[in-house]
Amino acid sequence: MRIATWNVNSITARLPRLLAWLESTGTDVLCIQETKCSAEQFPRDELRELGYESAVNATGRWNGVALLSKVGLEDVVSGLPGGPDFEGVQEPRAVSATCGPVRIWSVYVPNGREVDHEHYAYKLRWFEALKGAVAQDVAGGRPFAVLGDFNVAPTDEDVWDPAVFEGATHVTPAERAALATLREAGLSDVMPRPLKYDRPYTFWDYRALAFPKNKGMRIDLVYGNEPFAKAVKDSYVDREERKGKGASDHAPVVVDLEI
DNA sequence: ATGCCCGCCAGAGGCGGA
Repeated sequence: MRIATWNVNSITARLPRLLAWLESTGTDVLCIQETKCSAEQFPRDELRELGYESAVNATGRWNGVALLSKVGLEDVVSGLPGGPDFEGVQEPRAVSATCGPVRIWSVYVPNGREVDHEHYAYKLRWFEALKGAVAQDVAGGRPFAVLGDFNVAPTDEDVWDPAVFEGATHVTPAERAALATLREAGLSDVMPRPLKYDRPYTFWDYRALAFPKNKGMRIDLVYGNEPFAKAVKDSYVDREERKGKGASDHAPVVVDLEI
């Protein structure tokens, strides 16, 4: 069973690439972030033609998440139960479902913007709510995983140059502590293989030749409970998908399970 | 070559991304 997560940076702009990628990889379940579309605009019909059911939490031009599955899509929960508002709004940043033998979350954690910004405090509150919302499933015997754009580089090894990020979001002790809390609760970081170079970065800025220079970050993560982690046979970052015209600035992270 | 940002909404240019 092949599960993946991909921040597509607009599903409308990425649709031709998305459909081709799904076909070529044979992915069974895909967690999508930054759909940047309304629920009505989501391309359910095109995906259904490839055999995927869709669970969508999307409200317009910002954020938006989805789950695609060829192996069943049951007990869908849209949103983060107990999650914080931002500027009075529950943003579409989480959707979860049972896909065959596994329970899966697709999450788009708030960016944080600047350390002294209200968005950063919101990000930390969002992580706190996530920890509470997943606790039961983490502890259960069923394979369970949270996949998505966590907007945190877990260690200094997960950015191309830690000096560049001094004082910036994505690398602060508080953000990394939020990830550590998830691990202490029973989730482990499923580390993907890089297909090239030594680090499995998942994001490269569009600007300043970041991708050709491999100035990347590993911020798209797979956090699985013990039954999930035990079933993992392989995982890799599909950096090929970051190449060429019309690429997202994030690459998919693929996980193969023997389940 | 993987190559100097992209997508949204709007109908210009500002915002967000990280």
